[in-house]
Amino acid sequence: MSLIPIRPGAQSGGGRPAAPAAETGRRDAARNRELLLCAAREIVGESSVDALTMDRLAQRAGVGKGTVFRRFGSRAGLMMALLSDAEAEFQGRFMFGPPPVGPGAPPLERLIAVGAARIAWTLEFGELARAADASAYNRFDVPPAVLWHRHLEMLLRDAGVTADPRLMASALGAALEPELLLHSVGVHGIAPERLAETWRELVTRIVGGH
Amino acid sequence: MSLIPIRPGAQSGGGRPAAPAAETGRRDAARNRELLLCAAREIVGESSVDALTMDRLAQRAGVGKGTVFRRFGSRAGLMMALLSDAEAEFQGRFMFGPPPVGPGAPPLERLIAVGAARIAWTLEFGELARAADASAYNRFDVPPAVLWHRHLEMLLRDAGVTADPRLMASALGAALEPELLLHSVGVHGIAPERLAETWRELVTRIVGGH
DNA sequence: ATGCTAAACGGACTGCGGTCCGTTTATATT
DNA sequence: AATATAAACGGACCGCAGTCCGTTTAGCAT
Repeated sequence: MSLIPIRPGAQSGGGRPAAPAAETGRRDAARNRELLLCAAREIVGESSVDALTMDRLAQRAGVGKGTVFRRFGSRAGLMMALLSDAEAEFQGRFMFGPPPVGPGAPPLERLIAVGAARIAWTLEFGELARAADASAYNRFDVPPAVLWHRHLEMLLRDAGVTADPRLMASALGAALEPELLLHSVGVHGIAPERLAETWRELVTRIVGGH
Repeated sequence: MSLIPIRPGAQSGGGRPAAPAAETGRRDAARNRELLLCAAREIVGESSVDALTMDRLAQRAGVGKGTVFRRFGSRAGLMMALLSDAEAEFQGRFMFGPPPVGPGAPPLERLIAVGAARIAWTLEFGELARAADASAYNRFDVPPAVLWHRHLEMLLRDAGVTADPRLMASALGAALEPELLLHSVGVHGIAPERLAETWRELVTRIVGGH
């Protein structure tokens, strides 16, 4: 179940139809949607995210290419759809899960914990996340990203950061972007623990704790 | 004059030739390089960065498409070449320019000032910078980016940040990435001064100043 | 001047994301 | 069951970045 409905085709820029998520509309549409997601997971599983081209996907699923774009709007939209479960699970953890990531722990502790969790999550699903981001201007305005930033903002407020917590959250959030994390680990071989440690240092200093 | 030689074709990934920057090699090559840069600036000036396609550029400059790619390696490489002057000027400012951006001021002041300068710079050349970034994994490993991060790292050290200043610099640098800044200003209408103010708050808290 | 060779050239070609539009079909209505 | 219609379908088509390879040429050696 999706806590925030992730509607892949909902990019503000382009396609009118705003692809319906599941249960609505015609039966064959829903069937094809599942067919496509399934085939997409197969391709990613067998090869890599890069190997997932829209043509190949259409062929594999036995549908026309137009159908793929009708369902998901764009390649990035498809990637978001593939991520949606993992994303929802992560959202659930920081919103309703057990402390220190979920509510119940002091704000600073939560910030530290949720950052570490985000790092781990990104390293697990990062390739998909990167492909989902790779799109356009609205990268930061997609529902899960908005929720995530709002959550950081709230934690900052709770921790007593009064100066423009919204922008502070953006700035801080930038330190956890998939691009950066994947690059640090993948190219420079930084250990994930060091990233988490740096994040701890960062937020600790920012909320003035210590 | 370029403080750090920016060699557009030097992406570690692909093209072997690593396009020679100016004065080396054959005369016609150099001439075509200038021809292309000139035509590129024309196109960008008349329309926009997005309107600068490699085909159009080749046609406009009256050379073959192969030549464009031989010179610049990729679209991103071309963008870097277009940025190179502005980039070098900015480098000069924070390395040798007058305080507080250049050397001479206390580290925290320099951090604050250089961040503000970077924000202004990005808002001026951001579209090019975005197009130059838009490439690959090595976005952070291109010479100007490396120099910039190293500089932040040095300032952090000078300011007494002892815990993993390298990663701290990456994290902080992420808050100044073109994507984020352009999005804040362009989509959400945040005033540049607020961005600079947030940066000030951020680094002040991090170096434990005040 | 002539010839040699490495380098530069140009444009046809590939694979990709994304669009368009004529055709088919699921479903509601009678 | 027959019909209507909005929706979904499929694949030809477009423009793009990037590659490949046969052809041309600049600059040097003789």
